[in-house]
Amino acid sequence: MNLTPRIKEKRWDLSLEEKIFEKWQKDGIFSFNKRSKKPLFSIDTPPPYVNTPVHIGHAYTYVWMDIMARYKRMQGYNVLFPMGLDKNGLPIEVQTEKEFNIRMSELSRQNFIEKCRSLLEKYGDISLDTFKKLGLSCNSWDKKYELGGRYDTDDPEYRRLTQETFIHLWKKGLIYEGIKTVNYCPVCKTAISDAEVEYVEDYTDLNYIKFKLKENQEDIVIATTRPELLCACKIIIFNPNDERYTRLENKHAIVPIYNYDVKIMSHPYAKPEFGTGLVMICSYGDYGDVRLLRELNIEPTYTIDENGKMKESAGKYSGLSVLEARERIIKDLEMMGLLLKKERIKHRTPICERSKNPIEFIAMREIYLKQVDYKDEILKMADEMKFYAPESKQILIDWINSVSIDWVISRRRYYGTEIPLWYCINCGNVILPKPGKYYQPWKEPCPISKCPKCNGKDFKGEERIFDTWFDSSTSEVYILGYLWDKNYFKRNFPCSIRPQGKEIVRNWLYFTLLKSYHLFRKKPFENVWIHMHVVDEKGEKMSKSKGNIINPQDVIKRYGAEGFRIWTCLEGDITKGDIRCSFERIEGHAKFITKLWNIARFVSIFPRVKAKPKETDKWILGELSKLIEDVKKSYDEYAFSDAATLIRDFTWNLFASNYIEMVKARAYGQEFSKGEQRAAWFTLNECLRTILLLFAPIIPFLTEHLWSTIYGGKSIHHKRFPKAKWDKSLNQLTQKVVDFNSYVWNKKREEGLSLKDPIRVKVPEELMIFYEDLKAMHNIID
RNA sequence: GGGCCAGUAGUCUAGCAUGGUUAGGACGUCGCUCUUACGCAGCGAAGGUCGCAGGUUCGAGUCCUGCCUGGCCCA
Repeated sequence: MNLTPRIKEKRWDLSLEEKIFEKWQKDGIFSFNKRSKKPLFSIDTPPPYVNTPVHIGHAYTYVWMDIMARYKRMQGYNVLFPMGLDKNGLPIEVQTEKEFNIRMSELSRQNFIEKCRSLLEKYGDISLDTFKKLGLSCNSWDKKYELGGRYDTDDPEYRRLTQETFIHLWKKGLIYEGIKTVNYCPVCKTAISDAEVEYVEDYTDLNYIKFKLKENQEDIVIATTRPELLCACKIIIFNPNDERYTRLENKHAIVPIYNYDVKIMSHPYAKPEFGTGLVMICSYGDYGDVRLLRELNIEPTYTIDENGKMKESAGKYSGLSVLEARERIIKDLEMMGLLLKKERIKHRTPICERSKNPIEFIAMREIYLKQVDYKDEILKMADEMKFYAPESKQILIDWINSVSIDWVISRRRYYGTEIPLWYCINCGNVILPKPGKYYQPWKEPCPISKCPKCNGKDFKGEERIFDTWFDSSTSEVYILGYLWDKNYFKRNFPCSIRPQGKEIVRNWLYFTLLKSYHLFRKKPFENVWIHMHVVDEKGEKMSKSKGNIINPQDVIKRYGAEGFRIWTCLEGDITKGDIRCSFERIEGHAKFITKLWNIARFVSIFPRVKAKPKETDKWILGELSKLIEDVKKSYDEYAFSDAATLIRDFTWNLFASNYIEMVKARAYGQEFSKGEQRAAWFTLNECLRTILLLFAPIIPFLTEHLWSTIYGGKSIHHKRFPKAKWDKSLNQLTQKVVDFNSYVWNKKREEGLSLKDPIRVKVPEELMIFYEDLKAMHNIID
């Protein structure tokens, strides 16, 4: 018998990862088979936005998605695991303006779009390279218009779907255009959704301005941060408990400069301690104004136009920017002796998430998708989906409950999916094209030649594009093949799982539910997996300005994909909280790779044979059965952290430290019969095979290499997940075995004996069934 | 200001739903060992007022209340 290990090297070679990945690609072992009889498990992976290369958080969460895909394959599913890249929207426009040092408005639309594309290509390639190095088992890395194909959200085919959903929603009467108060960013020159509004604290002047009471010419003083909105003052309020002003109830104040009068009333929104306690409500200075005037049902006067300039209603200030108007009006009030004082205060200002510029509230004609009327139905759908972790569901519910206006889906930008509409120049009739084609109305002729209403022949194409979430919220429809095979889509919708970050629950997840309800009256997902964030080792958010960003490529270079992958599992569960990332800890966890390697190297000395297990073998096989059951339970709940910890602890602490030591002599054939030796060989291999199978979803490169080197045959990633088939009755002895071995090791140490030296110890009665192995292991003398 | 989540040794984490001996494990640290898979090893040790303060209870990491800190979201 030639007892040399089939694994020769003493440790895992990182360069093998690339070779194994290439082989997977060559053999196409993860490619998607549409005709498979297996049940479908579909994963609606979040296309990362590629204005910059993917970061460590992407690397972490995509590894977890990959574990889902690999585990489900081992459970007998046909797994749809596509890779998509998100390329629509503002971030790339902003990035393009920065990198080329240009402004969107100075270039032709076509020219600007091409500049955006060139950047997207560059960053997209870097991102895909990182994902490949991580060993993701996506169905395809090449862009293909078929199930499992890699996709881009700015691709004509994807945009065709976005436009088709719009056409259907339009036909259902769910789309309307109307004048509404919108958040408007004067810098981005576009209406933005509530979701794109941020807040900053900054300093501003609180101006104390004299008004005259109409009834008796008495002076009252009102403090405001927005004096330029005096022309749009609608009402003045004070707190009902503020006794200074109860006498003013239902009286009227004359607005200075403009000399019209407004009503004074009490309202709890006014805070007595702010300014003088008297507050003017204008249309619109802030969200409070919007809310209050809506509540009181008062028609607004819009005083700011789309360029951030004052409109005619501002009188002599019309045409000025908001800030210019503010300065001028303050000067005028001062000259008229109406400005009592200025006070510097800290103020929360709503700003545009992209440009960081204060937003204004203006009237614009925008396109809306109805949502307010359907909140109950959407809540019901949310309730039908299973959430991991369950607490995350609350984020969605809270958001749905807070929705108060319909969704503005139009944007006045260039790099996005065009809204497919034309307008008859003669009569204004709206032309909605047929689905089936990707339309670019700003540069294409209208698909019909004559207006059905007035026979007019001239049309103007719509120039606006969709909110990017209008694209993204249809990803699950795209990946399930709606464009190419409606029957397949119908059979397999809803999608099995949506994995995504908690910060985009209110847009990506919510809008997907909304569109799914409108289009199909069905929940889009069976399961939703919500993750938190990867932060730096101090628990702080990673950001360019802090310089604490960890590049996943660096981590892979140092520890390999396998080191990184096992770290993602052993470090904790990202659905339960943020994960801290430190190189020291990745390095620590990566040591297990070497440990497993050497366990496999040892076992690979002995051939895989059939034999009847001895008592010690039965004991570890019982523990192995328990492990399989526990690990399956964890995998089923996407609790990969639990799964990895269980396998690791079994492998290191029970199997390697105790079982292997107990049977080493027997496996080498010292003072044991052939049958007993073969029993050890059998059990060692049985355990190793199971450990490799259990670990295959988490560390796919290492397990693939060990499996093929020792056992040959087809890829481990085409194997089924192991079944628990061994009797577990000896598991009750596990703690006693571990304690006894520990006791003997300790005793030898205390007595200054080497591990080989003989020792006189009493083996506990219940462990006597393992006596032969224990005796050989510790060199026990009677 | 409101909602949700988290807070357990230097670091990470299990336990909390169903309260019960000494709070389990890992990394790191320290000490020892030489053992025919592994020194990226083996064995062992030290290290905790379970965020703070009350309350319920014979008994609280676990249940209740309040507070503090951090994160995300909303206003």
